[in-house]
Amino acid sequence: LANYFCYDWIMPTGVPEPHLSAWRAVLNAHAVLVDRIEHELTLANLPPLSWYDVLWAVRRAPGRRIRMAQLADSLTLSRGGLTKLADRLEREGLLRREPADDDGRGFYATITDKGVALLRQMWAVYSRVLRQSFAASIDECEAQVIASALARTERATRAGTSRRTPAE
Amino acid sequence: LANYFCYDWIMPTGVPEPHLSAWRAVLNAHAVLVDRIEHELTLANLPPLSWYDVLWAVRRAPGRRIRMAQLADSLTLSRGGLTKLADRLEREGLLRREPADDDGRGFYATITDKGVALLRQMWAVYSRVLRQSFAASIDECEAQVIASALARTERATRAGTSRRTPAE
DNA sequence: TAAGATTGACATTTCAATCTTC
DNA sequence: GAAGATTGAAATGTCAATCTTA
Repeated sequence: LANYFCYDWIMPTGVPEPHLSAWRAVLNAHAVLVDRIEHELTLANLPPLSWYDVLWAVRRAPGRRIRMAQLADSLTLSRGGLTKLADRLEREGLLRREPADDDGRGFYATITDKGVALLRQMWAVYSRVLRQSFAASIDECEAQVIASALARTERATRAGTSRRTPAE
Repeated sequence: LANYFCYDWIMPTGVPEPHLSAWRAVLNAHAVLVDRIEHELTLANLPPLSWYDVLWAVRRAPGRRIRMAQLADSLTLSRGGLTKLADRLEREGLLRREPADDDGRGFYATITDKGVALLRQMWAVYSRVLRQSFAASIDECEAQVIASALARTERATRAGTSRRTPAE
């Protein structure tokens, strides 16, 4: 259960206290919930979240297919890591890789019926945790604030990934 | 960049839409920010966040020392995993392990001066990302809502880890 | 017997090198 | 030469087994 605690009281850095508390809460809630979901999946004899992430990303892609490189970018995973994860999923008959018709170098990942069925089973467990732990402890107004504020942070962080602060 | 997307529109599960959006935002913001922090640490020739987490947990503990088991529990790490991580930190002179005076089985992890110095260097980089990406895109009111709501979720999830829903 | 900590076997991920196609 | 994908080596984490002490 992660504690990436910050410590402004040791070395002040100009990050306001409410933001430090908020970041700490994001880290802790994320760690606790992900642990809990993984735990419940294990109890139900289902694969880990990483499999869910891949299957879901393929399922929701237009045409239910997506290029390997794009898939890796949409997950927290390196190219090589995705190749091996896809190997395992393909071995289980959950995923297929098909050569791209328009680009001889590339491959499309597609999901099988068995993959879709597994996705439903996993989502049944996953969503139960969200209902009992997340939705049960947060009201709708708070949920809307969290959604809009953190989505803004995500965009700001992505946008700033390549640039540097001018005066530095 | 993680996308643990949910998909209520495929299989409704009673999780309200605002909460699904909020959870999605938590996952994405967490993934993007952690990636960004790790990236900046690498650019600065500093160790990964996992080292920061350990050093910080020891630094903030009363007496600047903490038992190995308690330390592992406070992080997202197994016992064995912590032992090996501590081996690396000790090898670099950042951490020490001392036999517990009150319990012959246990060990206290303590942080060295070199460890404290590294912690400051890492926090300088870490906090810069928080300032530029997190604090810059969220106002104080939102930060307070995020902090209180997600802390409530954390407590609810921890409390519910061992119990089951009665009617199930 | 149970708890704290470590170890070894194993699974997973990253990184750099490679191969193929654009 | 650059991009998409795979591969092997090395790093890191988990799990079960072990050892020591309570």
